[in-house]
Amino acid sequence: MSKEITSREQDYSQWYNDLVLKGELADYSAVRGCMVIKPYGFALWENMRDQLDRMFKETGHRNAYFPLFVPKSLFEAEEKNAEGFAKECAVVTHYRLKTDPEHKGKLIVDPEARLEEELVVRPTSEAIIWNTYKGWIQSYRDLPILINQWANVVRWEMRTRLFLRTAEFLWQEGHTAHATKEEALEETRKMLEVYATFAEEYMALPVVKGVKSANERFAGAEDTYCIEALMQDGKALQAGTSHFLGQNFAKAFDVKFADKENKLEYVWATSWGVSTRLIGALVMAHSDDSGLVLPPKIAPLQVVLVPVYKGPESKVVIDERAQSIVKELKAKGISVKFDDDDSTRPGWKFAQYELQGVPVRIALGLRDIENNQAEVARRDTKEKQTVALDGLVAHAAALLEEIQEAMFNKAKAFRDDHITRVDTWAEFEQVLEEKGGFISAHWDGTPETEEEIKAKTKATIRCIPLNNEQEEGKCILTGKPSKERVLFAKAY
RNA sequence: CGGGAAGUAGCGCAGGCCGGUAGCGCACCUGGUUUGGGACCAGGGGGUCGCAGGUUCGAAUCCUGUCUUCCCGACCA
Repeated sequence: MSKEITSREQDYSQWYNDLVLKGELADYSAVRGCMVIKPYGFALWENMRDQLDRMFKETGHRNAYFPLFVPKSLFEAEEKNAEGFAKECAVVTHYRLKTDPEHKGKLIVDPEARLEEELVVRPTSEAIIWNTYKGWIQSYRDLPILINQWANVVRWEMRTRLFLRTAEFLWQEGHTAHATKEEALEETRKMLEVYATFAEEYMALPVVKGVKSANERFAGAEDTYCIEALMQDGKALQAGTSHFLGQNFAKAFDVKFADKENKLEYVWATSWGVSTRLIGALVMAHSDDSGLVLPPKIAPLQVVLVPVYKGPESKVVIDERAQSIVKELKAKGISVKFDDDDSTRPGWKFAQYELQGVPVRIALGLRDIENNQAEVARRDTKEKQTVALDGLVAHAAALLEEIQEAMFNKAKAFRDDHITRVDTWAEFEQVLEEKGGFISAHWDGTPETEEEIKAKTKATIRCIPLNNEQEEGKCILTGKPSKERVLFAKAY
């Protein structure tokens, strides 16, 4: 069959591509670096999005929408931010096409329709949003502003990979404005917590919360907080970021407010985001050589019910029993599909739903009904067991919870096992080469040393963990004094 | 953007060097038999050979350009 999946051992990159394509999450498109998210993949994103959206609303945020285009003059206002993104911006220069006088039926850009000011397709929306906030903020009574938007952004990447790095991607970006530094810092950390909770409780993805080094900081931020996850190949993946922007954007866009003493102050800002990249993280953290393994809380389909027919008269009996099981499962809020398609046989369906990572599969045949039972298989461990029909729905519900927890525990055990404390350079190189994962090591705190380590090994500082243990030590590379360990890794 | 590879039916590939009516497996359609881990028999449909030029009586095949994808690097979330 053409649904064979390359094993992780054979070719990890190809394994990942196979899962995304054959698991029907996404497809390539006619546009360089851009992908089509297919219905199954989009359903996964919708589940993630809906949960995050609830969490944003619970923490007081509201959704809004800002334009896709940013006038170049606005884009360049915050210098560091503009510089940071300049190399990967798509730019609109014209507003009209016309028929090509030389080639009938072809279109050309109308040279007379050049825009007076070029429009940058947003790689992120700070510029257009802070230009807008300027008009919304006069006094401390207007603060805080807590806004999120669900949008697409474009970053013209040299090399793209499905979900992990595409030229266009979907994300959410929160942009908040505050009267005090403390409040903005609190917001930055609060949203990091939201991300960490979401990753761990819903995606079953253990993360390290931390702060970025200067080299890895968001362009235009004072501090970038992040959650870092570990993939099965030992590479780290930044799963979400929350930025404390200080007054940088307020100064760039001249956004001031009158405080209670009627003194004019610049506004304090944060921004935070996660993207469809999380889907890539999900795939690489949990899946196996048979296909996707999805956590029940965000799986598009939690349970699939596969009938095993034997002759046409059995269909009536099995379907009736199956429909009542489906009804009961739905009543419990469990998403379920009864796959009574008679053009494929059970074995084919089993393989297909394994490939697509459906957490629980129930097989129901005449033999089962006679014995008042069903076969229940869990995707994460592939274990099968026979369960009495009377307790089937309760069993399935409990099993979903158990799978969610088991997936997290498994990923966490792997992650914890791949944080290696290292005190010599030789060991550093060896662990990086042979074991991978995070390396906890001392660093002298300078960007130069980080650069040099990156040039030598490709490893970067993923983060300085929050609540990091303070410990005297010597920099792994330079031997200079250090007060704490940081986490190094090769990263996506 | 540099180095390598690829693009022929929905998927996986052969054909290409040496130009002459486009093939195989799976999938698909019809009918039948089936159904507890990717079923079987019979019949059938489907392709401007990525796209655009050029050479030629004739191009999937030769030449030029271009687009898309993969792998490795540089850059980056």
